[in-house]
Amino acid sequence: MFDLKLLQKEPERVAAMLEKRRSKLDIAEFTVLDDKRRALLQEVESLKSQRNSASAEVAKMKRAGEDAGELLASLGSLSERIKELDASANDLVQDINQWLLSIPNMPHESVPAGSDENDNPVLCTWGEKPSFDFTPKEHWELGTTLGGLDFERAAKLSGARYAVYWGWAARLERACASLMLDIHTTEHGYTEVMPPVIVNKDSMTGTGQLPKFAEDLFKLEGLDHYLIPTAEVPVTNLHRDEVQAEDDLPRAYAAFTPCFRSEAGSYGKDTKGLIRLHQFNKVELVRFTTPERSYVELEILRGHAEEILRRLGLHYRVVTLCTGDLGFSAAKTYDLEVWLPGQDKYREISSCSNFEDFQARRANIKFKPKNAKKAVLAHTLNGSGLAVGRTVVAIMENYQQADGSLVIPEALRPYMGGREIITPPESAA
RNA sequence: GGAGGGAUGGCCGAGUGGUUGAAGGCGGUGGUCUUGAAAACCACUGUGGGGUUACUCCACCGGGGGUUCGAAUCCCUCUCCCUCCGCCA
Repeated sequence: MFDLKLLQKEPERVAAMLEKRRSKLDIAEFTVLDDKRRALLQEVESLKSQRNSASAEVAKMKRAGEDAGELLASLGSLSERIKELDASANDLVQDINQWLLSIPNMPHESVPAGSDENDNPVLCTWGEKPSFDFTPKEHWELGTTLGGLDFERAAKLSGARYAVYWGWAARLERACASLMLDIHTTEHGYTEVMPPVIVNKDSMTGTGQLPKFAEDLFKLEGLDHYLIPTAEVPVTNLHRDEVQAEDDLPRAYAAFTPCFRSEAGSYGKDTKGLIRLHQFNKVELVRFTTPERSYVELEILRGHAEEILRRLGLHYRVVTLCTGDLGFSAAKTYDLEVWLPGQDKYREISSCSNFEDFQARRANIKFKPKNAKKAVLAHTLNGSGLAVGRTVVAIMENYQQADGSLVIPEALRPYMGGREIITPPESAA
């Protein structure tokens, strides 16, 4: 949720930001609504004040055994009037709330200006592109040939944009998730959490998916429940409507869950393979922190995600999302892009964001600073650590051999029963 | 699925329709006492919003509606939790 105070105090700054984000919201319209709301509020509150003191008078007279009939008679119409004004004030507040819910977060000052993903500057790279003395295959071809990926049967079961994993591929997905969770929980200090993957509307609103992005979600028929598009939703909402002690921050949670996305509007994009599915697995890292520390925490979080790629020996680069590419709720985002030789391009495998107090304001996530009287909004961050399906893609494309076999990265071998190589033909079906 | 019982501040827990924003306790903060600490005692201690912003007003007792001059308290409805029965991975 956008900060109402900031909007009232610095509408020009907000308007400039919206411009940069190519949003069509009209700040002038908001100002009119807000002024109206305040005028109405003052009127109705002064009427209520009158009513309250008159009611107190009635109570006093009754206790004294006096007849309050005359006073009572005069109060009926006052209450009627209050009821009417209250109703219209409520409508206005609703309107203004809808307004605030549809304003994207303010980018951090360090976020580069730009209009789309082509303007995202590369911050750094790690490793090198592997060299091949043959033309590397794309993962769907390799995976299908090796008997691990089955898109035809997935289409039969569910339709386009689903995958069936067989045998070694299923285990590889599981191995990746285990490696990630083990590193994050034992080395990076995260607490593992396994949340529901079906959540209610309040949770979706808390992290910013609703009300604006309903079409991206799978909604359960006849219910106000949704399949999560990322574990960010249930995990961030764990502390919704809670006040935490400062000593309990930062909190760090790691969750491995399936994620569900309708992918509305992505027709024709990445139609092959595991890159863009309606259902995929992800290890998500979520951190709750204080405003002072949140940008330090963002770097820490990014480091945790990067560490997985390093352990797997996968070449990647880090880009900073520019203002035009930044997500709705984020103040700053780094994308980790892994090198995919089969596709000859870098692909996003993790997105690490600081939301500052944007989600915290929506979800009412607070903490009480030491020696402070009042609780204040916490800052929330999250990042993929990593997208598991895409990690499998990266391993397949980077570790393929000329003979069509696949070498298992060393870090994963303990999770693969010691297996070092996958060779064709090996079909479970 | 059937039958009952609940939901009150950071937590626990009182609350006959009329100075109840809400007793009491715990926790927290400050203070007295102490060489220090503990104990004891004293004081303070919810959130959001409006204004003429060292003050004052309004709202909030799970959510939403209603009755009333006045609702934590009465009525309706929804959600969630608990107990018992049935079913079940």
